[in-house]
Amino acid sequence: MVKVRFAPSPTGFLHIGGARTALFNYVFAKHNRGKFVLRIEDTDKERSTKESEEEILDSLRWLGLDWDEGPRKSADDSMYYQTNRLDVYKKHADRLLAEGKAYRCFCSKEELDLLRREAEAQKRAFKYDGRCAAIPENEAKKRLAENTPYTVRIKVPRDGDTVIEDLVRGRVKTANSVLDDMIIVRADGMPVYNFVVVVDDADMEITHVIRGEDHLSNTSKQVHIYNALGFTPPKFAHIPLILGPDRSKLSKRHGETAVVKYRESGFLPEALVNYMALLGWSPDDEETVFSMEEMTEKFSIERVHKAGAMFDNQKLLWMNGVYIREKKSVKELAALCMPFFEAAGLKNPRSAEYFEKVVALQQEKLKTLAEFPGLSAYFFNEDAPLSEDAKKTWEKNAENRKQVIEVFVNIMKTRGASSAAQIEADIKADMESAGIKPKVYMHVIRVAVSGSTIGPGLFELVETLGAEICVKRAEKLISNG
RNA sequence: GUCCCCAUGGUCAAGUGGUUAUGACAUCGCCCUUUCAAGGCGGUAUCGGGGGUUCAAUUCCCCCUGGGGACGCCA
Repeated sequence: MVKVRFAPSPTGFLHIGGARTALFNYVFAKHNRGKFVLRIEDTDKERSTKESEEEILDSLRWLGLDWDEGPRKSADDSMYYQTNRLDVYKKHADRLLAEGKAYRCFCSKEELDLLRREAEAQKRAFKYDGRCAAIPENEAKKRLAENTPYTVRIKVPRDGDTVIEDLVRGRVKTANSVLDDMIIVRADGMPVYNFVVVVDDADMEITHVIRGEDHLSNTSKQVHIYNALGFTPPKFAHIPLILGPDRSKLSKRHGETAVVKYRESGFLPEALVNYMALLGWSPDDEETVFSMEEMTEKFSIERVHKAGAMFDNQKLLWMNGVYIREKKSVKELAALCMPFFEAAGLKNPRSAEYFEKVVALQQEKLKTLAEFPGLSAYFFNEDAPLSEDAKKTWEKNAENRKQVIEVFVNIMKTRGASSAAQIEADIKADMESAGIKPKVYMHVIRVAVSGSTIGPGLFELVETLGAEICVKRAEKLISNG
């Protein structure tokens, strides 16, 4: 059975790159009726936090990337945290040591830094020379007895090539001569990523490792760990990176890349998922708007693109608008808008139905949920002060505005604002007899009742606001000159 | 610097040994229209360069160039 995993380290937020990797893993697993495992790689004690773990889990849930195995999925989920498996890693490390496939390295950080700087000065690639492998056994024992700190390094063959058959990239060959004996256990006894990832993937029987291309050069190193441990490597698929506007790997310096930030900015998870799907993958038809279920059906690694993809906010914005417009339930959309409405400090003095009516009126205009309060404030506030554009419109119609308002107010007072159709009929009739053109009165009324030049259809706008508030705003405006 | 990966419009992608090189976003124009959107129609715009292979290369091979990634007791 296909089994894949997403293995974030809880040292920060779930960012777009990680989310996209999780998405590809998820749909690959679902497509193959396999399992999607979540594993927390917390071997970096310094930077791992519980808060960031919670946030990662939240982000994944929000995106709809629920995991089959992992944290919160069973009574005992300790095996999905690497810090709970230290004894397992130690056992394997000791075994490698005993078998002579690894050795203790007594070089201090300082010494290594020095070597690294020397290499840099000579413009060569730093490569650990394996000097500690040559330490005689009794000498090593002596240092051990003296409690000299040491790391454990794995022996990597000096000759030959390491070949990876990558599902996305094909055959990737690396000369072993460029590899060095890497550290698998730190001086404090904590194993390092390259080691634990191999042990865990093997233990969990992961069949396919789908991860970012930034791991490609690590992979040949990991292959040697698999070999030393006697494990069969899984299949690898290195997916292209997501790039910032400068075409370098998307990171914090490109601005907000955390999934939660997109949520807070009013994006819908289905829009974000759909957009991310298109970054490095395409369906075999020309569809661009599709659900996760459709993606699951169609997904295959063969159709993963090789080149990195720049993250295009404009397209995401467009896609988000598509999903907002597709919402069939106004109630649902209203509930989604509400947090943004409240965050903007607005209050709804009327009924829930009124709120929903406004949402329905704005639905087609929204690119993000966060735009809702800005576009809709005049529906909820007592006053509707004129925007700059509205002032211009008001001034431009200085000649006719007084008359327009009189006619309009008269209609409101005598016949009310019961329905958009009725309002339209009344206004058209009366304005025509007053000899005022639609282009004139439409704009003047809109500005007077909403303070804005943009908004829903005028008659729906008036109907929704109601006669009372329209009259109040119009009279106040005209009395102010 | 060394190693690895990559290269189709501004962006994301499709594509084939012979095509008017396709779609989406963006952009421009027109239409619709009471505003803004949405929608409709149309336009501009792409195979990085050089060598091969071939009757024929955007497609296959090599080189160059360009971009990216990795070179941690981070993951």
